[in-house]
Amino acid sequence: MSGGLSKQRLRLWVNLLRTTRLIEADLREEMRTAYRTTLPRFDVLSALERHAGGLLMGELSRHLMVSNGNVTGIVERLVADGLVERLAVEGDRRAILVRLTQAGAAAFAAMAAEHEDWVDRRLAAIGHDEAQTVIDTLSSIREDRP
Amino acid sequence: MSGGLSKQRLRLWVNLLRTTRLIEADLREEMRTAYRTTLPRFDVLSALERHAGGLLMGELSRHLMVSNGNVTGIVERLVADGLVERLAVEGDRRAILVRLTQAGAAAFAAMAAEHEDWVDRRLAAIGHDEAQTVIDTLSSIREDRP
DNA sequence: TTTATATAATTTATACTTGAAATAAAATCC
DNA sequence: GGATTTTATTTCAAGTATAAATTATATAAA
Repeated sequence: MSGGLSKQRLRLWVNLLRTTRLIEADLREEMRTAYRTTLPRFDVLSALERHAGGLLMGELSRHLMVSNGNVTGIVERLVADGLVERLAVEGDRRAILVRLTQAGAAAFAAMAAEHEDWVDRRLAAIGHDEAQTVIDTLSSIREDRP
Repeated sequence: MSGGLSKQRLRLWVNLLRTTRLIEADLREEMRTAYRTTLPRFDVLSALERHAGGLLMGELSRHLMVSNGNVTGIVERLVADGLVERLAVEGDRRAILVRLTQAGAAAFAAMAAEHEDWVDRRLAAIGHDEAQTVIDTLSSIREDRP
């Protein structure tokens, strides 16, 4: 029980949570009104865009840090909308490879640029070095894990 | 389009999101295994604990930054478990005051101390001043809002 | 080979979450 | 006073999320 330090860390956690939620709410609203889509769907497209060869369901789930079953549902809806396709994996009939379709890649490209703009505006108060300081601290939190 | 700065801010946002999700997942797991409860329920109890006189549903919803209908459901389950009670408000028959029961206050007290401990351990890599720096940056993000 | 164990994904049950619409009560206007 | 508008909350439908159970396949060991 390290007195004030423990309370200070709690304050940091509350700030982290409140700020993230606030920005998330803003981005969700932008996504909804501008593109009639949601943040989880954008996140899936974004992960697939960074992996042109596609990702297994499990890899996708780990990348996004959400549960396995969750990804099943989101991908299902993206497939129904023609933005994503499922492919059999040569040599492992359990696995399923998920990949952007052309339509999905195009839809994502349109959204991604504006998404970066929204974030840029939302974090307009922060300069490069200040951002880096926070990034470093957050990284050290993530890495400090048994 | 401010070149590298925009990309840096995007990096900051991604770091914020990943770190928050990671810590949230840890806390959820602790809550689940140690107290058979969830983070949203804990959050409601926590808000009510800070307001001994109780909160209106709408105030609760604003405090937690979640939608109105969401709070209805969570409070419903907390009431069913006897941790929270709903009271009529003198002079306004639309409003409903939500308050911790004795059982709710006791349950929360037991959880809160350990919750602080979990957070303390999870952020063990961070010192007081480093935490303060990040808190200040996050605050300036939240305050920079039209 | 048979058996056992591990892995990939889906299904199920339950809970959380939102945004919009509905309900009801209060406040304001004319 | 009665009509209109605002406010407080709930209800609803759809989507997101988890954990646990299940299915199907792959790999290792005996």
